Amino acid sequence: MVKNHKEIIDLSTNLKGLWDLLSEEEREILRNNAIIQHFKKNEMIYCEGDVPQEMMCLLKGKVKIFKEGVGGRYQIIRMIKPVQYFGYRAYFANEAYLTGASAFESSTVCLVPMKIVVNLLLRNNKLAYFFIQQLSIDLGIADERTVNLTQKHIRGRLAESLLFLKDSYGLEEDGATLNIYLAREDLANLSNMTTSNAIRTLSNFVTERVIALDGRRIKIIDEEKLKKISKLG
Amino acid sequence: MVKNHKEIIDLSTNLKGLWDLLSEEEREILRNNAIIQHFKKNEMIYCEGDVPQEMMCLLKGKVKIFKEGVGGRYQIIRMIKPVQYFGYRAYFANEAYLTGASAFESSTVCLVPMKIVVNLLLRNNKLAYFFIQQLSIDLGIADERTVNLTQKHIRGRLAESLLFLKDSYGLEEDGATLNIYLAREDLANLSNMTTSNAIRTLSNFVTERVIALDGRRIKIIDEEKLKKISKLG
DNA sequence: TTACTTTTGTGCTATAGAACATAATTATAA
DNA sequence: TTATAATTATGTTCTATAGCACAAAAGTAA
Repeated sequence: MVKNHKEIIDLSTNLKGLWDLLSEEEREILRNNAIIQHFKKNEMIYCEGDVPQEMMCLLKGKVKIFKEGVGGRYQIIRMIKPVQYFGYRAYFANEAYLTGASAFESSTVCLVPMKIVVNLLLRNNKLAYFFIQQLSIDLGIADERTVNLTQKHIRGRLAESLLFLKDSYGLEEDGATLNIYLAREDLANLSNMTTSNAIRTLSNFVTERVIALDGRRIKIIDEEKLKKISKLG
Repeated sequence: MVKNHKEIIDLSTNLKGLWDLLSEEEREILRNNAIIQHFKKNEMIYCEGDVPQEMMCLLKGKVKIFKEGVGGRYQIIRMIKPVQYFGYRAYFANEAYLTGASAFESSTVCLVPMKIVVNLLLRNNKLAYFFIQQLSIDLGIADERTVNLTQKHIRGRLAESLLFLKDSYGLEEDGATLNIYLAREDLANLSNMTTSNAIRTLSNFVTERVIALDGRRIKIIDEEKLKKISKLG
């Protein structure tokens, strides 16, 4: 993990959600201990097996959290958008990172030492509850995901990924194009399938007029149909 | 959910882990609000879609947490052993239950209203941190599980389930027989496969002298080999 | 006991999806 | 520019595993 150049950023406007829960004194602690780091596209933020030291908050860009599985296959576990916190689970569980994180595109991250975070939340119950809620939400998503990835067929899994990407990163001004451009391989890793099947299924969707493709731009044409495909597996 | 008869139980010896974190006053609150309930074998404790009201702590017995997937197939998400807490995630996340829970065998459960729990943890930071840790551990397990269930082959998945059951419920006096008897169907739901494949693979393991079977009793003969099968998928 | 249901075991078939090969296209670098 | 690498696309083969059928065994009830 390379330390990029530091930078002064107004944390109050950036650490959304969390900032409101803090006293002025606690905010000062954060200000003194948080650092900002930039990551280039595809740069690793942390690696599977690393000892967790900092909580991270994505301020700008897109980050993917992934895991290496059997035979060098990768599985994208979750995608992070601004402003979302990540990288804290392993520390709380007293474990090394079970996942890796890398910048999907050029990204800005705010890092706070976990020791500071734990000190704060042991004194501030609202902050503690904030983490309880985040973890609870993520655990629910993980449970859903397990069933979806294991029981749905390829079409259902891909449809679901597309809807997930829409919900996470939104659409462009045209109100149809996904606001994230990813390689077919990433789409495959997100949907638990091989790259060729992602490509094939994607072009089936084009034939069925559910989506339209222009390179890595994916335009959702018939969202209802996509939802139907996702539901019925 | 049927209310079984109440009962007086010494919570201090039973609510392990959590009890030590509380003040005498807080303990009194728990004593006044916790109730004990018995569940018969296969009885539902809560259902997918229910609105969560209580945190549960399994005092005796075994509980399975599961999810209905595509086409009526069930997936066992996790297994609970004494003394473990469950049923609180959905409330924290402000959601209806995403999973159902049922007694795997005759079980005793301690129930505490979630409102009480939240009140307590908003005043007691150690209690809050207890939940943060539990959720963090469970989220890690869920992430691991996703990759295992999606990427490993049947043999690897079944081997892993057997090892998981051994770690969770331990062995009998002979030091080899799993201390839980489950139907082939449950083993299948736990390992994400059909019942026939669970049966088949199980008897392959017998042929390979990795395990021995006697009805629902599973004796682990060669744990190292089982670990190897689990690792290599 | 008998009748009936559930669980377990086994063989056969069908198929979703992986694995592989190869070409076309698009980036990236020199 | 040309050369090289990465990504996308598509066709073919192969196999793990689901799905089904049916029999045997075990458990449950009348």
